[in-house]
Amino acid sequence: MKNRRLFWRIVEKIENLIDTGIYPPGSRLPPERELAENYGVSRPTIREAIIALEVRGRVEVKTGSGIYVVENQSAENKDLKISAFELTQARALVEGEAAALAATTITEEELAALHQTLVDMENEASAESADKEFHLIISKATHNNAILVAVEKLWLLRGANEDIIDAYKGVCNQSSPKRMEEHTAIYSALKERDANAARATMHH
Amino acid sequence: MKNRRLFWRIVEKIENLIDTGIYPPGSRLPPERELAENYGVSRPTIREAIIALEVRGRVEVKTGSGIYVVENQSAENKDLKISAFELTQARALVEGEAAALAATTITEEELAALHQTLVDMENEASAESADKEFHLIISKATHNNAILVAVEKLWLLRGANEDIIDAYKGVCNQSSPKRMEEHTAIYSALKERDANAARATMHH
DNA sequence: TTTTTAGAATTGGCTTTGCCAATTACCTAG
DNA sequence: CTAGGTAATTGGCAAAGCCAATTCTAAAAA
Repeated sequence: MKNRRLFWRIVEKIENLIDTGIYPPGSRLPPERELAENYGVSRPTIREAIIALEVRGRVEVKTGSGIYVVENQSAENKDLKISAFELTQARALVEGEAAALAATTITEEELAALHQTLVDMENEASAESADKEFHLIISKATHNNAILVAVEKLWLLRGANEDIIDAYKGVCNQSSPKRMEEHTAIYSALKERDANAARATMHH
Repeated sequence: MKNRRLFWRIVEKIENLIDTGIYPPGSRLPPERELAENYGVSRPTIREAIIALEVRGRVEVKTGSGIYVVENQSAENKDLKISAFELTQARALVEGEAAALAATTITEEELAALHQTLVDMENEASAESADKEFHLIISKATHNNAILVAVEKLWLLRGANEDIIDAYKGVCNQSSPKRMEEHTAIYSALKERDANAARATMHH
């Protein structure tokens, strides 16, 4: 945890102060000379830390003026808000196509692995990870890594927004038996190599 | 383009040398003192540039040993190789669905913007960017940011692998008139709000 | 000859000092 | 009260120097 290089420890401390709101967005940090004195290091070291923060997108340096905390903490998640509905719709479309393709490309081994996740899903504790595994196996079964990447990206998005997490938590835990049924239907369609049925069932 | 701060110009130059393979992955950069002399700047400035590169994940600094070009430019894109075929197939599926959805959600403004890209595409110089713009507008027209993210991810993948870049370069430049025809067909389908036609034409 | 080891050279880590340029604050003149 | 100019503030960059970790080299030991 404690980075060997001095400037990184400074980065850590300052970033912490930003996160805790002691240096709010848009505010100006103390001048380099003052920071140097505060942290008991030299000015070049402070400069290195500031540059690291700048590359990270946390602060912005204005010559002759000061160092400012950047307004936009996480552009990626803030620029485009994604609702639970949007994510569900996107997943239905993309994974629907993935399932349809997988129906023609899936191997026996992958079918067996898929069946295993259905078994795991019965268990309350591992249901969550089994669910993800289920969808990931299907994506892999397309034997198309680009599709796999796209599906994984959508799964990542799920964790990017707390609202989405909450929404999914609510849905998933309630309809456990119904969900099992749906997943089993998808599995059956893949087993039968029925692309259209796979797509349709994946659409929930 | 020319960054005001000195160290950023150094970053740019060194990063370029890494990209062009003059500093191959795993190799050691010249010592700081030598770099300082080569670029006619002081050592602290070189250090700042190296730190910026380090935060960017391009190099790794080993105390007392040297500065090394990091092996894994982006582990994500290296771990799973993606062929041009896979990417094309994935894009056809995902963007096909996006187009189908967009056919029901696209606004007049977006249709107009889409038409503008068709005009831009006539111009040899801006054909490349117009092409990307065309697909991005359609993704946005779904009014589903999750789909937009997925499509953008696939576009990013395109630049991740040199083989794919080459493959696309060859295809795109040759069939310029044919490509225009295809894009126009997609546009017409969207204009007619015909989801099935949009999907079919997007599949090329 | 091969291996070990100790010292020298290399290289990054950090400090100190100093000056310049851009920006900002302040104070005076109108 | 405003305008303009000057001084203080603040970041940008350079030079020189010392320390610590690493690596290289060559001498010493097996």
